[in-house]
Amino acid sequence: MKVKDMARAAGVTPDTVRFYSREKLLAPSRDPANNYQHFSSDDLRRLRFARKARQLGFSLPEIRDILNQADDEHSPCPMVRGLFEQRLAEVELQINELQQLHQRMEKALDAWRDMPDGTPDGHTICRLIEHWDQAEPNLTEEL
Amino acid sequence: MKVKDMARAAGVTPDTVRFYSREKLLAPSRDPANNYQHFSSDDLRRLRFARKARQLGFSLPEIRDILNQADDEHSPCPMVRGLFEQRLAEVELQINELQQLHQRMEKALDAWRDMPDGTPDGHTICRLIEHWDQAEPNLTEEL
DNA sequence: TAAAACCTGTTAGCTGCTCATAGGTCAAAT
DNA sequence: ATTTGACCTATGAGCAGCTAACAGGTTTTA
Repeated sequence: MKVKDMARAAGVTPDTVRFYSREKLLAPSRDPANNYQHFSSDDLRRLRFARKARQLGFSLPEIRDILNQADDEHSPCPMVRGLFEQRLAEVELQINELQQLHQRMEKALDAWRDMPDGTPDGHTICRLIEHWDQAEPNLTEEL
Repeated sequence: MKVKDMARAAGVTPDTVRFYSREKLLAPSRDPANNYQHFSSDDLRRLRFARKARQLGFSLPEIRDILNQADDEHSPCPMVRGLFEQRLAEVELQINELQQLHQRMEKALDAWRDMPDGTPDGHTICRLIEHWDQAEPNLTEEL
């Protein structure tokens, strides 16, 4: 298989395939005549695996580690279980943060509903946003 | 005010202040002698406004547009209301996607609970992830 | 035989900072 | 008066994961 066949078989763009080769997630053989990449069915499995892992939120370095471990004839599964649980916690955290943001946004919309628009007057740019009072997450309190 | 004063007054790092100047969100005057930036209280208001808008999820180009409109003595508020509603929809979409991912991950964990780890055998890298079957979001269906 | 479709490698762009470099300036302490 | 330290400047690289653009070589199709 050449690049474009791989791409179609895995549902990605050829650029992504080439990118993964550059990043050492794929290590295809090369045609000595023209330096074209030749991908085996094993390479395709690796690519499909990588894409599924990406959907689960694994990073490329993580995926590379998993793949390398599998190449060493070790089962990467225990590692995957660990990473997966980490990842699950991250997803939960992210959901919480977004839900808090969502709540704050709805509260702001409520508060804005009967605020007049007003013209910027040197003291205020847009009350809608200036009215938004929220501590900075990281830097503020330690100063 | 010089850079560090601004930074402290707005609860950001000096690098962020300089970055915002480079990005034309702030346009301080310059001391002709040494080219130092001098920030007015108006600049501080702009910076604080920008930070609040960032917390609400506005992008830097959006904030620049809002600020410029306010400088032209137009009320940016109607624009802000529009952008804000767009942004709210995006946040909701993102929450939904994450919740779906979360559900799928929990289901996968369940399914994996009684799967043996196994060693990669040339056909399978890690059944845990290969077992994960999920259509690609964007490209797959059109091919 | 010529055009279309592929391949190669390298580079830059996206977002919003953050950090590092190399050098200039200003305050206070010696 | 000078040296230290804290500040300032501009510029470029780095992060993640692609995507796209470029210039050129090869293979396939008409």
